[in-house]
Amino acid sequence: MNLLQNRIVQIASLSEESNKKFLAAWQTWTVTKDFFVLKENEVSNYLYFIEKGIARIFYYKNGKEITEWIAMDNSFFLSIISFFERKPSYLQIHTIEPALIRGIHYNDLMKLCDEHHEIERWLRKALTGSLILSQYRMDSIQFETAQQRYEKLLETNPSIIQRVPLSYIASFLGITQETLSRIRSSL
Amino acid sequence: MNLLQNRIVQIASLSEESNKKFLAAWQTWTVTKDFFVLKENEVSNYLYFIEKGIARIFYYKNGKEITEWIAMDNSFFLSIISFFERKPSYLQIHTIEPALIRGIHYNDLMKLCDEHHEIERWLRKALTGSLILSQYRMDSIQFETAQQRYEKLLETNPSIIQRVPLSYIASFLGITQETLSRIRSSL
DNA sequence: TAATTTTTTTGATAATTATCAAATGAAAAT
DNA sequence: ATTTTCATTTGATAATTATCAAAAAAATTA
Repeated sequence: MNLLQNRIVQIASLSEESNKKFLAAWQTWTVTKDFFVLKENEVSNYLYFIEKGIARIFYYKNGKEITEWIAMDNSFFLSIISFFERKPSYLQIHTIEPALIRGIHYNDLMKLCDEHHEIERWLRKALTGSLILSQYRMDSIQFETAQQRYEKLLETNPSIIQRVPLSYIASFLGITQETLSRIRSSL
Repeated sequence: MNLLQNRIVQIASLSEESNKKFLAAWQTWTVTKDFFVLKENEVSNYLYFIEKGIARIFYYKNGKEITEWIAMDNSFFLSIISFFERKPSYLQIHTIEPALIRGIHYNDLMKLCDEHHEIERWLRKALTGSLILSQYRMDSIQFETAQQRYEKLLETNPSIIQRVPLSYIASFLGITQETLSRIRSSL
């Protein structure tokens, strides 16, 4: 059972040849907790996939740490702007659990996209999915109360509460940890 | 001078053949003010480009009208979810000025993507750009005050104030029109 | 286990924005 | 030009969440 393979074909099926070449381009890292997958001001060279563990994508805004995304459970993650625009990342990525991470280098992905129309299509579909997610998230941030956002998170991802510190979850939801603590105690 | 052509090659250059075929697939509508480009519950069949005039993308949330986007000045717009997932749109699109709109049908775009790797790549790059924009907008909604968001809008798009009613701008910024009115009078 | 550090909770207050209601101003229609 | 309609502003109040400070609880280390 190859978890990455499964998720890849969920986005778009590939011919045997493309699939083989695509998979072969991914490397694997087994890392400890608190490992920095991406440091500030580095150009992000990889599109990542997390097979096991949790990675947190965060940045500093007015001296405060903002958690932009929490990646777990066989999902892709990346620093979109740095990866695609090839510029230093204001985002950082670090693990908050020991993790098994896979990654494909920008150059390899671009080469595969050039050589295999199917892989280009795969990436196009993956980006379409991200964009749709991003729309829903924007709507949620703009029009739902903190409590609604928290309850939704609990529904879609109950294990996150056990595995991720409150302060990160609060920041990801766009509220302070004090507010999240109060929401919790009121439920 | 072809405005659509210009914007297309800004996203990614195309060979002469692809370019010709791509351009030929776009149709043109000349519409009055208050024309519904897309009505609720229709499946959105077109990726649009506005050459002249203004279109507003909006939806209803708890009985209230929310302006999600204001398209003007040679930009692309679409109902992302409906167009790509082929399902009825909760978004509506209508013009708030007489407009010259161009559009390419979903089937034609997909066919061109299949037949021309270059056009697939073009779409992938266009989506990458949208996703980056979407990230910046999310950050802005989550961490800037209403006043900061308004001032930024004034900077990047000063003419919007003259051409778009306050209530739409307010909704687009994620605030009520009363709040925007007060921000305005305080500047 | 006790001491230390980190995380979470609680309390008081302030800032921002929403909501509801009404008044004013501007544009369109008769 | 007057009426009607629509858009914007102003006022008073309420809701939500942030901020700052401190206490309590939990986890880690000695």
